[in-house]
Amino acid sequence: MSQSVEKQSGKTRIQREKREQILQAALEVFAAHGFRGSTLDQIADAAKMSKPNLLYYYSRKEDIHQTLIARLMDTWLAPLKTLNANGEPVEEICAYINRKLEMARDFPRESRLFANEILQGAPHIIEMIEGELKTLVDEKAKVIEGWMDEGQLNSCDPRHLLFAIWATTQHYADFDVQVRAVLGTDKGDESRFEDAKEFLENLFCKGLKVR
Amino acid sequence: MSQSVEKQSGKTRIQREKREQILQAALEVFAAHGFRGSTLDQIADAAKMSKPNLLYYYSRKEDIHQTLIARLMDTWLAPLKTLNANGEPVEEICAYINRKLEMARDFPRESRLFANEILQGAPHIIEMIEGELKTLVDEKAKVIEGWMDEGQLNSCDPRHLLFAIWATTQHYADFDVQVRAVLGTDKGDESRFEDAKEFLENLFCKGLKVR
DNA sequence: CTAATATTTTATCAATTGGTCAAAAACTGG
DNA sequence: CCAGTTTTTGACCAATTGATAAAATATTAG
Repeated sequence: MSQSVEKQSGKTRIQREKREQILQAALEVFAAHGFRGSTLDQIADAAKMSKPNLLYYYSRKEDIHQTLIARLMDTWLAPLKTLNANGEPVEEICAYINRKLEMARDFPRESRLFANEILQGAPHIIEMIEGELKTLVDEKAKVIEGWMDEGQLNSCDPRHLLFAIWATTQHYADFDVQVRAVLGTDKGDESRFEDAKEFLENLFCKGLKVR
Repeated sequence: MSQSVEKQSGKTRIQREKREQILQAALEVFAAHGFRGSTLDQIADAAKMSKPNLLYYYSRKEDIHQTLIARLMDTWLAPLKTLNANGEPVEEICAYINRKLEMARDFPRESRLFANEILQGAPHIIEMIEGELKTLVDEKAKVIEGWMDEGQLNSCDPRHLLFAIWATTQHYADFDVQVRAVLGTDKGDESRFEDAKEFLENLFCKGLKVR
């Protein structure tokens, strides 16, 4: 009778471990096939346990997905949140781009999970998109507009600027197969992120910097 | 006994019409849920016919998908193909961006179908990506590099430039839900593509133009 | 109109799906 | 070791899935 915490993720060590095992497996599968395209058998397989055993930890397929999405959204919004209104504008934006690019490199499955969700109309996160995300973007857009009004940045639509940053950075995770194919196998495997970093800094900062 | 053409899409008027009906419905469904996430019932429903009736025209689910993908790839590569080595560099690239943006606006379902396919590892089009697409990109990358060598463009990695163009333009189709949510409902529904056009021309051409 | 053909429907199938249940097995503290 | 609990398993289920067969209907050519 060791029910100290009820709602939280796990009371025993083994529960925490197995739940994490399942989440990792599910992340892989959902990122590759979307929610509807993924099966519990696939996830159970990837998690190296039987389907009923898996369902002992998460009693519904949607619960696993929800857990993953919820966990993702925290880390997803973090980089934009740290954009500092008091910092040097071009530096702040460059740092943001780099952070996003690092996320595409280090968490490609999370990026694809998110992409899948949005592609399919964001059924599970639409309120968060229209709520928390929109609020955050509105706030940061104002910061960027402020910089532009002060003449510290060339002016442009800050929301479309954010779209462009999201699109270009996440592209390296979401369209990974295509990126690899186009770049070919000759180049070192990880050099593409260094090249992308250089290219994107150049693209965004040359256009934004006052000259 | 009117078997003039065997392999081609349809001999009778009604067959051509119904097949087209099915493809349109399937495009909608596949774009929204991916291949594995889509069901024949959904497609049959959207095409307003019974499932067996649908299977009379396309005897397998994969056949429908293959047909859509094949048809898509033609139109998908077309814009890059028309990039003219003898044109004015910045103009050529700007025109390419606009063409891609128009495709995102006018064929969002095709864009999402493609995005879904790549996200899921491009199982059905990997050879074409590694073959035709790579060849085309190699060729055009050389053209762009040529312009840079001649001093007509600021130099940068042409392949990453193409990635950035693809990512930013397709973003407006693939992440439509998010774009709409972030921009809010106040603005006119179609103005976002005009704003995007202005923003992207600015972003890419300011950075590329020699100054 | 009629006969051949093309289309649609009805009924059905086996496989896969998300999910349940109770029993077995493994682990826990005492 | 033992009783109580947690974890795992195997046997199932109803619903959905992609697909088939054959009968019924519509269309078309002569």
